[in-house]
Amino acid sequence: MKYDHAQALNKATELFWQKGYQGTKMRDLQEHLDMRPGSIYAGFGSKEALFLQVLDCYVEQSLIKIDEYNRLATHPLEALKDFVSGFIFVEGKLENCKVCLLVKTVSESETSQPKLHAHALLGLQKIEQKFTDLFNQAQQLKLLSQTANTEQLGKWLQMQIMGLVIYSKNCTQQQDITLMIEHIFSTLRQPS
Amino acid sequence: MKYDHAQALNKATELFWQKGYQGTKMRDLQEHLDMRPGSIYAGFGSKEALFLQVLDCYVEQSLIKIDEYNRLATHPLEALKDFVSGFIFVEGKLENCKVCLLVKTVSESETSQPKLHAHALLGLQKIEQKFTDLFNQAQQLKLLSQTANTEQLGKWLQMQIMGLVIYSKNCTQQQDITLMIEHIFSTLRQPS
DNA sequence: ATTTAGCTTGAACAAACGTTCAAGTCCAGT
DNA sequence: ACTGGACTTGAACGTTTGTTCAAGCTAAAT
Repeated sequence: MKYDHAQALNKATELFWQKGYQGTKMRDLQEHLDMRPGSIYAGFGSKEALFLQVLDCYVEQSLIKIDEYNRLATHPLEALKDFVSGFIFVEGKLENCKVCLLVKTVSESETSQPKLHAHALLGLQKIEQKFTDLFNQAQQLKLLSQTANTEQLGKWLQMQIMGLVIYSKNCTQQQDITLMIEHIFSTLRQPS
Repeated sequence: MKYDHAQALNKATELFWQKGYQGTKMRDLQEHLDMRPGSIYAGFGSKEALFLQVLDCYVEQSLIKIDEYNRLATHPLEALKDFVSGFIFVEGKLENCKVCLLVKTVSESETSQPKLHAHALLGLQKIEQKFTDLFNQAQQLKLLSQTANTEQLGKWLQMQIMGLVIYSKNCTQQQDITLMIEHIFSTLRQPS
């Protein structure tokens, strides 16, 4: 039975996102992808090579999602806020939140797999750049002070999202997170 | 050769902090602790049981460190700021920063080891409570608005630290992080 | 229909992993 | 000095893991 490469990659992304790199075993993948070992290796190379492709896939999906939010929103800041909220409240529920795959990878592969670590950092930088782009748009729309440093804002938002998704694992009150998101975005208009 | 239990636990903490739970193999521990398998199992029970003790050890060390900062600082907010800075800039260097062991554990054991996950969350809650305690002190010292919600501030600071340590892995400019820390603490005095 | 190249299957491999347990060592009590 | 209990050692165990490769399958070309 011939498999669909893109579909397999998406399914692998789901699984690695759920279990992390080390926690995902080849036998898990075989089951989740409904593929046998030789096929996985023929199609993707190795566990590590597959994971690098998964990271790329994840980043691309994230950038596409941000663009979608930007298309639907009234303005870029609202898009960013919707993106963050959608990331935390999956299907409206706090308990569905999953730690960002890139963050998970950075943390997990800090010392053990330099290649994965570096690749995840690159992914994070791309997403941060997308944030900065949207802040630039917002600035042109006079939604932000003309003197605000949009790069700094991009970094700040990235850092906040990182904190939010981890913190969400230790939080049962949706209200707490909602307040934090409100606070983050309400203070963005004031340059530091 | 008789080993020192507390010293072994501290060394195990170092190693698990560096490599994470799954990344740390028993053979790593044997080497790092200079102990043989049977001794480790006799003294600590199992890899998992040892790790739970390590989490406790890490939390205790963190609480003690916050108390030390509080003793040396002019006031509680300075103590918290020094704690954060000391956590990020280890020996004054950004590149020495390590992801908090509790955060690492929460991320890594999200789906695979519920017991470790829950234990790490408990540890995070204890540290957050310490933050809230210091915010209470600061409020009594009139350093914070009397109407500020110190619990919310404790949660906020915890979330920010989580974001900061992860973000630091993707940041080579010490100035970026310093600015963020300044911003976090300068906006604490204004109730949300 | 036959052939062939490309792909898929899955048993099996070597290495890695957490753990056990018999033998040896140490030390305190008599 | 001797004894016995507690502890340490480390070989070995059974299981898990990433990967390979021979056999089989499929589909397109002749």
